[in-house]
Amino acid sequence: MIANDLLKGTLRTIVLKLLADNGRMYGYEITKKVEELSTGKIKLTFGALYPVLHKLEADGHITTETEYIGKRVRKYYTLTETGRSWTEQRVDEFFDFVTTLTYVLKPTPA
Amino acid sequence: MIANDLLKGTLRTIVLKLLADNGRMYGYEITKKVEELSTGKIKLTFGALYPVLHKLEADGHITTETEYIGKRVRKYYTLTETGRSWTEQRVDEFFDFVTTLTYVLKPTPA
DNA sequence: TATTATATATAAGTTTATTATATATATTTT
DNA sequence: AAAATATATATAATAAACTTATATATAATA
Repeated sequence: MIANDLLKGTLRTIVLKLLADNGRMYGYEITKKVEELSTGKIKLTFGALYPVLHKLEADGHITTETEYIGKRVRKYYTLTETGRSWTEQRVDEFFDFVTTLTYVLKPTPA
Repeated sequence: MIANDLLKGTLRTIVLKLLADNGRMYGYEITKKVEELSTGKIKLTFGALYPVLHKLEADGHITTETEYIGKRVRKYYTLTETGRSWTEQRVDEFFDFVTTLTYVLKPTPA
């Protein structure tokens, strides 16, 4: 498992990127996909995921559609246009961040 | 500048690694070194740095010595033995985290 | 003399995530 | 058939981490 304090600040980016790659998804599906892609090392909790999804919706980055699978409700999330371009920025920013932090964390002088 | 929410959770690791590479350092020096190594992209604020240093000290990862440069006080921080081995772990953990998150953030299917 | 750089530190407030809890249906195992 | 597990969303209380604001003081430079 990934030390969870490192994950802080990346949760939103993860969610956005998954929606960008997979089209519409629902909450439970997102957690399963993250687990799969990270070979079990990242597990999103619902207590963290839903507030993020609701915030993204409030900020206009995603929209929702509710569907019924039998009697069970399922809420699909889809990126808006602004959400899509914002996702690109956030992902680029993450890799910039890694490059920059590597300058700091790689050196090991004599 | 690096988006600061991404930096969350890495601050401690940055401080530890700098101390591991440079021997004893004082707070102000640490902020300057981070700025230098990151080519100006990461700027630690004191409000974030000092609580981290105090916590590391309380946890036994670093020790302090106070010196006077003229009339001005300067507080040097040095890694303890446990602090040193913990630093290695934290840095490794960071790069593991990057590898894992890359699995999630890199894919872009049709 | 005024400004900037050096130097440490705390407190209030905000954001973000964790843990606990609530609710309910569908499927699989015993 | 009953029990357990998986599917599915959501909120509330709490805790952790960081930001912003503030306080204090000396040294060097313009």
